[in-house]
Amino acid sequence: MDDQARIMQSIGGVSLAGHSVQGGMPLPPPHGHDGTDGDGRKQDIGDILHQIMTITDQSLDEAQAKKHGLNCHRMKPALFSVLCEIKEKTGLSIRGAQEEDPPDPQLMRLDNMLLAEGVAGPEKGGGSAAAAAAAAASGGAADNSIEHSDYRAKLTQIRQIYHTELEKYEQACNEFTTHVMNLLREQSRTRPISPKEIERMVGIIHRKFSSIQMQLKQSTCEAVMILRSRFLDARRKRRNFSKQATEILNEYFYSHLSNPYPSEEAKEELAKKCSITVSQVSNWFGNKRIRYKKNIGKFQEEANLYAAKTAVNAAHAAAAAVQNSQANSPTTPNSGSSGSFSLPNTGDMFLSMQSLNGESYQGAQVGANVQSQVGPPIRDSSSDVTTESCPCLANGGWQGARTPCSVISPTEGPGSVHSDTSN
DNA sequence: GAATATGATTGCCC
DNA sequence: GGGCAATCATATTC
Repeated sequence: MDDQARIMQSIGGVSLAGHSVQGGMPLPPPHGHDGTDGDGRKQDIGDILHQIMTITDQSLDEAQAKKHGLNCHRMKPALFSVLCEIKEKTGLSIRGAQEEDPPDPQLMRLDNMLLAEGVAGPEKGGGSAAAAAAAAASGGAADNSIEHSDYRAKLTQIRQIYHTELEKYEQACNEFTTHVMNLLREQSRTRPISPKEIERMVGIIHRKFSSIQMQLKQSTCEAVMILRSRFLDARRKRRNFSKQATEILNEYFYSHLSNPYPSEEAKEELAKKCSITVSQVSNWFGNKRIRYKKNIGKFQEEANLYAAKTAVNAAHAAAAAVQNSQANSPTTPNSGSSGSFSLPNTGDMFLSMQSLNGESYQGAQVGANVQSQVGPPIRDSSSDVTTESCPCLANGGWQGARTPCSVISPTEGPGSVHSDTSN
């Protein structure tokens, strides 16, 4: 049985007989019939239904005209009433479908992420958390700010695109909703449409559009993730430390050659001085120790150079201290200075003591100064040098190599032992 | 463009 | 968790 026949049956058998009045209005007598003729009435209704069923096959103008004709048709109120009745019967199935969907967890995740990244929600300097976290993990302050601003600029771009698209979608959604509501309102003249139905239709439209919005949010999240990974990758890029930073680190390393293991405080101090992070200082010392140990000969020249520097600095400091003590106090001063570093250590103290003992600095003696720290004189400063030349390295490392190697200071007795970190 | 230097990462050990 | 050793990846030098 097709729809038309079903409606016909419904109208003929169920409803029309009892609905001569619609909404209190008396039905006008059927056109061309006396109103008591059942066959004529059926024919009339069949005619209306036929027109309704074929209305979509016609052109817009024709359909418009036909619609107007139907609206003015004498049987229209009766038909409307029947449709109301049918609707009443089918209403239950609609009601069942009206339950609200629970919030989509994926959508919530996307919303949260966009909010956290500063893409959605109020502007807050876009992804400052991510940028700051990455910045904290990196060293070079100047370069950071460049990359940081670059990251933020790109994030702002994403944010703008996202908001523009979102607005477009919302506008399109509103326009479409208005359009559909107008259509429904117009249709409500010929068929019963409850406000709830309109509401439901609006809900369906909104759901459709929100699924499109979800795609937009997903794409935006992906873009942010890509940007972020690129930003972090850029940070992974190796950049040489500044000459000054390397100088400072080398100075510390060679002046503590006997025990090149800076304490936490020393690392922090060095990091501050070199404008790098503590972990970079740790990396640097780790690399330096290994590379030095692997090829002492190669580093000998460098060691001499820094030892000379340290010696000169220490000599200056010691001379100043002596002068000071002679001028100010008859007692031996406890000079806090131990070379160019204000760090708490005495690693290079004996260099200054050597200077104090009258060993004037000469280029040729510098090597000996270094060796005096690391062990007996090295036969040759080239490839001939092995770890055997350094007692601290003789047993496979400074420490063998977990605990700091103790150094017998020339200023102390053979039995006295001190570690760089102990001070 | 190859060789070398160097900062970072990873896996393991203690 | 700190350090070592190997390795990677990039920068610099020649």
